[in-house]
Amino acid sequence: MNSPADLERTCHCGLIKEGHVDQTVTVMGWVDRRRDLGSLIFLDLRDREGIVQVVADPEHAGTLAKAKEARPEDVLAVTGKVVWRDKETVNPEIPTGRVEIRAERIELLNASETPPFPINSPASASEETRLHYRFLDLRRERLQRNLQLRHRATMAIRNFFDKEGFLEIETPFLTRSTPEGARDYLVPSRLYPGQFYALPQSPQLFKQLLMVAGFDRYFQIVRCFRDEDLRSDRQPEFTQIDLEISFPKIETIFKVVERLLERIFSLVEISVSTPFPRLSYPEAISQYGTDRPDIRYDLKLLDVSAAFSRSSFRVFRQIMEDGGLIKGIRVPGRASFSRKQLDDLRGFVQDQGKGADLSWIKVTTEGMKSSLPKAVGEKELEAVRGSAQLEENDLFLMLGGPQKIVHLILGRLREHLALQENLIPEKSHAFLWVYNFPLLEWDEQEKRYFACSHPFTSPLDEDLDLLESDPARVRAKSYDVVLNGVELGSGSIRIHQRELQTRVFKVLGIEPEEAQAKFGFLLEALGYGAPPHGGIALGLDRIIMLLAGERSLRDVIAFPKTARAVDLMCGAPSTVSEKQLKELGLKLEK
RNA sequence: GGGGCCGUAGUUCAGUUGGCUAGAACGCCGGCCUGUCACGCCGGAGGUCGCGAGUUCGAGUCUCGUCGGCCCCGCCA
Repeated sequence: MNSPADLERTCHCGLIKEGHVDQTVTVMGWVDRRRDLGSLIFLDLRDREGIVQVVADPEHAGTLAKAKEARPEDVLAVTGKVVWRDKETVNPEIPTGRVEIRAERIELLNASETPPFPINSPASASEETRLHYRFLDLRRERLQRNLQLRHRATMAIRNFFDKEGFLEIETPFLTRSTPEGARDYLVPSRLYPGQFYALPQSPQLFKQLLMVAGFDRYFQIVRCFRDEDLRSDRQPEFTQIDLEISFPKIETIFKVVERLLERIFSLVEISVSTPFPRLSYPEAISQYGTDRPDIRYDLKLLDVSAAFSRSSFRVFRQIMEDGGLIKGIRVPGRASFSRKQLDDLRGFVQDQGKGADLSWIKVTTEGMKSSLPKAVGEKELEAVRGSAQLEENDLFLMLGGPQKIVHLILGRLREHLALQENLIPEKSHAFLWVYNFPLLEWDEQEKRYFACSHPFTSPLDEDLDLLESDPARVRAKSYDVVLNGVELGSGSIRIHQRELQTRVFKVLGIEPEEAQAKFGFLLEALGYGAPPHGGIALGLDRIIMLLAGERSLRDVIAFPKTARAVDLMCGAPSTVSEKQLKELGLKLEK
């Protein structure tokens, strides 16, 4: 059933316009629907641009019989004249609805099996079925739209960077495994049995070396690989918009990224106001309990420790003696919450583990009520009311404990409340920068410091003196760009001096010999006139997901993997032959 | 690694306290129909109840295991 040689497509189905009226056209596409009225058959023919109605009637010999045979998802070629529809039969639902094609010839190019789920309806099949028949799911309008949007976005991105003087330069996928960071995907080497390439978690070091090489401004739309457990917003391979700039001020990078995001979001008619607000890491944590706050709504975390400094409530007093604090969230107008609602919130907090317990205060017309023990007097409640600026009908939800836990859990409670109480304004887009993350974090299990970002992040100049004496207090020249509580990208000014890089390695417990073995090429490069440089990497899939209004990365990636990293369509991963293993010098256990 | 939800015609689902010869809608197949557009009307086919054990006179339903999908925690420099 090859395409008849004399037929050539002259127009996409979805692009047939009033201007085609009286012209003879040939369209090729999939049967979306057949409406068989006996001696008159309507076929909706679909391609990526949309749908056009084809009419088969007895006046054109053969078309009726061909149309009768047509089944959903058959591929047809239709030649005919474009004609106006009668006024009464115009379909205002589709862009081509004022015209139709009166078929003179219909050819079946390829028949289709009955599809496992309807292509022409958004009614969903299970994710499992959709992924198994991904080629059919992709044929549906939603994914067609998402991937077309993705194309337009990547085109806009490349255009943007070109105009801004960036060069797109490719970096290797077969590279070397480096310590720290996520688990690597490994590729065994055939020529060097027992040795492995690693797929890049990001092109971090290569782009730094491109700066050393003098390329000055680099970008790449590049695949990255991380062998970690997945989420709806995490795939094992994902795409970054990666960029690096020589001689930058932090402002330089912020401005480029703001302009870029402004450009990308303009594709879906979202206007982005720049510059983005900025929060330092400590501000973000203390006000929102997270390093990627959703600032579309308020519900800030308020410190009311002072109100309990001499409390008769022993639990709170003890918390403060242990160096902890008491913080809470003012929920306006929710003093009306029932016992059940409050218990549910308490349950939510308890479900987070960590042994935290939620207390509440209500400001009602009959005075203050609270879940705190009776021993906590009116005076203390008034003190809370004062420091949290509670108003009548407000509910105040409180948590005491070590700083880290209070912030973590109240941060989650804040998000939970916003969702539950519908406090998130629709169609608002709250971008922000979070900056000055800690450089290092102490790992209690491994008894050593880890880089919060990566080991090439530069410390703040004014904190350099603390690097050896009090590493945990050293802040980094790092920054994240956040949208609606989603981390879109993360970057930093890098270390460009060999001495400092060696010092940081040392603090991380990477001794000079190991540093030389694993990062020798970087240290060497830094010794040959590396320019100051910095950059950022943005998650392209996540950006597209937000642009498209989707909740899962799977809906903006053509061939995604399941939550357990399986490709249900092609069946990856799979076993390989004994011969392949042997060539690689590999032997499987058991 | 841990927790939660789910798995029944092609698809989406229903299936009471264990009694089922397992239903519905859509889809599919056949017939009728010249202005439909979710066309309509008439008829029909279609099931290893994810898989495997167990309890029971009897299991879609209860128990255990297992496989798969989704969500979350840990993890993701």
